[in-house]
This record gives sequence, C-alpha cells and structure tokens, in this order.
Amino acid sequence: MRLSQYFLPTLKENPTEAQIVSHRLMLRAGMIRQSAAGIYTWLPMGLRVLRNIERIVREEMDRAGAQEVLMPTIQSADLWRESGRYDAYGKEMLRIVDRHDREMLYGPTNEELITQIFRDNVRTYRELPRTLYQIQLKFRDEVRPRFGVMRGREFLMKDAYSFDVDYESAKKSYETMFNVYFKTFKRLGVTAIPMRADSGAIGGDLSHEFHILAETGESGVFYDVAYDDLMARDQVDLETVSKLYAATDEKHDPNHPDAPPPDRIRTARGIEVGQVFYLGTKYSKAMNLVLPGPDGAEIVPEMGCYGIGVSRLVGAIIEARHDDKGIQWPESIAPFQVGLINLKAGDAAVDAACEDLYAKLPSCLYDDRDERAGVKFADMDLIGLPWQVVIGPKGVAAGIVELKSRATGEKQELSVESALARLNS
RNA sequence: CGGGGUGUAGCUCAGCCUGGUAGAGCGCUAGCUUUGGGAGCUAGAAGCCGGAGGUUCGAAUCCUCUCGCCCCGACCA
Repeated sequence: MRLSQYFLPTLKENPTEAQIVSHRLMLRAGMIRQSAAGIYTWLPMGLRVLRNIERIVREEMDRAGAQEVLMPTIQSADLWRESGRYDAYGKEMLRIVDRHDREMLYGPTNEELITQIFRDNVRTYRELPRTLYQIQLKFRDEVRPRFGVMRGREFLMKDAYSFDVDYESAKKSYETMFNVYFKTFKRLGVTAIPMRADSGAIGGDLSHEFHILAETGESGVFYDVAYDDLMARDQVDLETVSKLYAATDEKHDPNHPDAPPPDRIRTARGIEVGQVFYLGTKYSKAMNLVLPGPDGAEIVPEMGCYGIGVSRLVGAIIEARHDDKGIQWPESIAPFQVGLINLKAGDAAVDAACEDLYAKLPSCLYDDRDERAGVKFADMDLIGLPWQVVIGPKGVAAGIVELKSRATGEKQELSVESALARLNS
C-alpha cells in the first residue's frame, strides 16, 4: 500500500477526549474515530489489526474443533424471557421496539440464542460434544464507557459455547478452550495470565479470567512467580494451573490456602481480555434443552461459554506494547510488516530503489509522500509497524538501506538483498 | 446512577469574570526557499462560539432550559 493513497488520518496532537495511552495512540495513528460515546468506526489501519486478531482467534478455535456460526445482533425479548434474563439483565441491555411494537434487544451475549439453536436442531446425545462460536458485535449499554475501544458499548467479541453429555466431558471442553486461549494470547504477542474468577451475571462455577499484564491495567493482579515459567511453555494443562495462585485485587487473599509466601507473589496490573466459564445446566435447564441419553433416559446437556474481547484486545495490546513515540505491533497482528520510507520522493534513483523493494515485499506500507524526513519518521514510529526500511540518496549511492526494528530501535545498514532476505525470512 | 468538568476553525486552546460583532499555534491551499528526525518566509481558505429560549440598543461573554463529550466513584468482555 502506498501511503500517498492510503486513508490514514494521523494526528500530531492528543485529542482531549482520550485519556489513556492506547486510546490516544489509536486516534493519533488513524485507526479509529469515535462516533458516539463508546461507539467507534474502524478506519483501514485499525481494521487491519482487528482482522488479524480475529484471524488468529479463528484459527485456534477451528484447530480445536470448534465451528463458526454467525448469530444476529438483534434478538427477540421472548427468547430472553425463557431464561429469565430479560428482566434480570438491567439497563445494560439495549432494548428496542420494532414497528409492530415487538420487544427486541441488541444482544449483549448469546447463551439464549445458541441454546435455542441446539434445542431445535440436535436430536440425540450422540451429536455431542459440540462447540460453536462466533465473532460478532455485541452491545452493552455501559453507564460510563471509557478507555476508547477497551471499554466501549459496542464491541467485537468472540463467544463460544460448548455442549456436553456430562460434567466430565464438559470439563474436557473447558480445558480445551483453556488451552486455546493460552495459545491464542501467546500468538498475539502478549502475556495473559489465567486467574480464578467469579462467574458474574452469566452464572456457573468453574471460571478463569485471562488478564494481559500492562502497567495501565484496570485491576491489580497477584500471581505466583511460577507463572513466569509456565507462560513460556507451548501448552499447559488445567490441573497444573488450577493449583497455582493468581487473583485480581478484588479476589486476592494472601491467606488463601493456595497463596504462595509473599516473596513468591508477583504484583502487576492487568486488563481482562478473555474469560472461560463452566455453566453447567443453567441455560439448558431453563430453556428445556433435553436430549435422549445413552440409556434411554433424558439428559440435560452441560454447557460452557468462552469469550474473548477482540476489539478490546487491540487497545490492550497497545497498552502492553508502546513507547513515547507510538505503537509497537507484534508481527503476528501488525497491519503491515514493513514500513518503507522514501527519504526523497521525486529523486529518480531513490524512487527506483524504493519501487524495487516495494514490489518485493508482500506486506509493506510505502511512504511515498512528498514530506520531510522528520514527518515520515514520526508517522512511521507512531503507527508502529514492526520493521522500517529507510532509503535515501546517500544510501542509494552506497548501495545500502537502513533496517530498523520498531520494538528495539536497533538499526543496521544492509544491502537491499540482505534486507530483503531478513524481512522475508 | 451519584459527584466534578467541558463544548469557540480539522487538532490543541485563548477570549467569557468586567457584553461592542472572532483570535493564536499546529494542520490545510498556493508560491519561493529548504530537505536524514514533526522546516522558514509570503499570501490565502476555513467557525450559526453545541442547541433553544430569555435579558439588552447590542450576547461567544449574563440568565434559564436542553444535548453532547470527558474525568472520579459504583458496574462491566
């Protein structure tokens, strides 16, 4: 993509509406624009990141055997009356009346809908276990939206639902998802520690929250130092993790039987980006999801639900990865892998060298604008692509380009060939 | 939902107290000069001063109401 053609409205100054760093950077880097309190438009740069996160989430869910569906955002109130949540949910639920005076709502979550789908379309326990998921917009009418995309009212969420014949099987589904989360966050380039959690309004008992560690996190977290090693692994099992202590400030109890001695507790701040719940039969029972079981007797499937705040992750990852100049994207979700800076647009030799390299880089944002060098460096640092290639008249004359890592700031001068080899490896 | 702010040009803000008909910096447009870390000069364009009432000869400024947005708290992916 040529920057001269790209819709990328960057800002030099911080908009007053944004108070925290990820929100500021997302506005300044031209990723989002606010359209109403807690409601955002995703501009091309932001959308690329959002899609990349989605892609990784989707790949890991699919790999674990979950199947993607897409449920509507607007649902009928009657469905929610079946579970009793239409009245229980409160003002966070956005309620709508259609032209026929039917009561509708914009879904804040989807247990009811997915349970209905199962009830209406599954005939026997032999079809279990199944895990379905979707990546869809949700709406929760927060009293006080804030922190940009991290605490919006409209947000993009991956929500998954598992159905099993019994508790043992449900626990396996839970563990599978637990591992999916572990791998997903790892691929996203952040450390997300699973903490024992309350199950909140959704209900159930077995539950973990995944918190990304970031200095600006909303809640304080306390965890066993053993997590440092654990997080470096490729896979974890639930048994191991269940024994390790990790809690947010509201649940933290130094006297808890599992709590390690004080010198083995790490204190940090965290942003919740995912949660896994074992729901039991709360919804299946309430909504009369009943299947013929192995011995002919009826069974009520055991459910689990698993959420990842996809849009929130964009902000959360920025909170975890930035410096005073801008964002530092992990390669896995970067909107482009390389930013190519032409220091003298209009100079035949420099243009030719840039065009040549641009053609050979599959994921490259080429700053071909007629701007001063300082502007280009500043914008490139702000948007945070993992690699920068700088080409100017001096370098071209000497047959070299400069390669810079955004995250480490490390620069090296290389021939075009070795720069290409480095970037394409 | 309680408490506190704030709304003036695309962005950041001054002007308001003490009414007299709109300002700065950055950005934008054009020209010249510059050109390896957010350039300089010159000339421009750009605002129903959030909205509605009221007071007044006259309102960005004073009064009333209203809407938006932000912050703290309670609540949450």
